[in-house]
Amino acid sequence: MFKIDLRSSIPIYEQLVQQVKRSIVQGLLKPGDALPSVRKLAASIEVNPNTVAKAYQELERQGVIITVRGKGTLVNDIPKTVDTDAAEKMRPLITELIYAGKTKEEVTDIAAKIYDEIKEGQNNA
Amino acid sequence: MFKIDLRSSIPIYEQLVQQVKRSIVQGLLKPGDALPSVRKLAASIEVNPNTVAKAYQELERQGVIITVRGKGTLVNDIPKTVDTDAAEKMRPLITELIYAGKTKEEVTDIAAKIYDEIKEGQNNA
DNA sequence: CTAACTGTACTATATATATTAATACACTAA
DNA sequence: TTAGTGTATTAATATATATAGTACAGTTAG
Repeated sequence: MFKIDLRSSIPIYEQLVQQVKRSIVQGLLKPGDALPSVRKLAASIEVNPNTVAKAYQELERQGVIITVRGKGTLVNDIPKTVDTDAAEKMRPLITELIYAGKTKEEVTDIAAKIYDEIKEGQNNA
Repeated sequence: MFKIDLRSSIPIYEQLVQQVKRSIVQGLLKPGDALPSVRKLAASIEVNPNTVAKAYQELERQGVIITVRGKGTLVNDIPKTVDTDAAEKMRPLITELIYAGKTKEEVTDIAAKIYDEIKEGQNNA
């Protein structure tokens, strides 16, 4: 279900957080859907259950999922407004692109292209 | 010269790397300009000289600056092509923005706005 | 009730990274 | 020669990441 790169410098739990959100954005996971249990997911990607638990706790902290002890983990309703600092985190990356000689149009094209790529995997059921 | 947030989770040396690049992009630092010495900069922002040295070493590794033992550190010529993975790093951030309900136009507008803000501090001498 | 499944908590360990600290070395320029 | 460069080394500390094993608390199906 999720693809983890164990050699990446991005922590495993962080990769999981990103992929769950991406799956929701793409409609592969819908509000009310159950996520795999901590132990099952840990077994399938061959990491420690604690690592998966950490990812789920972070997702719950962000309000993305709801966990119920004894029952499982469900995708939460998508909030109307999300407090995100994603925009601010783009600043050093865009500085990089400018340094690399990209024009304003090229930068926005890159953003648009990535946007489309994310939406590409969308499930239009 | 540089503003460091000691409470940020971003490592000090990484903040320095970003700010040097930003200053170059804005024209505040030009090829051939000298950067403050490791010890002076360390004293002015009140961090260990080794931390500044690490930032300079990273910048040299990226080809942004040239260091000469005994002389100092100079801003390098801006290369024609820069190998950057900044675009790929934008992917999880744009996923965040989509999750937060941003449309494609809003995402590209954010990128454009940040681009302008970076250029705003430019020195058009 | 029992068994099997949920998430959670805790301790211990290992590794890597980040930072400080102090010292020493090699080179350059006044 | 002296004062200023960057660099290297070693040690110590703190934090983040991940594993491992165990145990606890709640839920659900038999």
